[in-house]
Amino acid sequence: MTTKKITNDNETCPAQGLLKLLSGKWKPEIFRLAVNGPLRFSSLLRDIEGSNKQTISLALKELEESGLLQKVTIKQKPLHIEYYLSENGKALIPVFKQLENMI
Amino acid sequence: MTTKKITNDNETCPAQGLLKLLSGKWKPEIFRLAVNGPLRFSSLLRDIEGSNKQTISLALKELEESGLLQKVTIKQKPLHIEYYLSENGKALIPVFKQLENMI
DNA sequence: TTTAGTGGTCATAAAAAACTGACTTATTGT
DNA sequence: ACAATAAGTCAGTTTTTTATGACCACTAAA
Repeated sequence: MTTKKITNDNETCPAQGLLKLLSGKWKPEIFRLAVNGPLRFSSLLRDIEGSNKQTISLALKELEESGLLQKVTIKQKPLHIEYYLSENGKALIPVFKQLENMI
Repeated sequence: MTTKKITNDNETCPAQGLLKLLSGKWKPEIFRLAVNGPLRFSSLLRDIEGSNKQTISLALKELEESGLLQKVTIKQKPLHIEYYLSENGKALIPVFKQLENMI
């Protein structure tokens, strides 16, 4: 009767991983904004009061790495980079909506 | 054309509040375990490897304060305290399940 | 009255996350 | 060649979370 111990590594809680992707000071906010259209670094920085370059930059990178956002570089006049919701990201929208409706 | 700024206080992202309730090292795990039945402090401490009194204690308190868990004191032999999912907590189960199925 | 079990708290230390300001790279326009 | 704009990075500091170990309260049995 060896009860399997719960650890941080074996990740017994399947929701934990996904929750982790959205944990971080501005990630839920960034995700929500991304639902309404592509995002740009400088706009986020402007619109989210109290945010800072470092944190927004890291959040965008992590959201991209986790596959929720997609980064698109547009070689234009002063160089544009846009972040779109990926397919995986879009799949999360209904869950997100459900969370919103819970309050 | 005064664009409303997004701040931490005005909480423009409705999902953020709820996500916050489940953010913290062992909260998703504790919630998941609570779905399967009442929890006890010492059992959690035993079963969750790498956890510690302080963190479990705080997590339970915060989950209770946020209304997801309900604390029940049973004045028995060596004193028992159980944590049950509250009605609000139960309402969260489907969202949680959806999160689990996304992986 | 000492001991054991359960359920914690408290002060402090260590680790992780977020903030700050200076600096960097890339591109186009002058 | 130089300035302007966008999108960052980097080193260092502050703040927030977690972890550790000592200690406390309650109950009941020996």
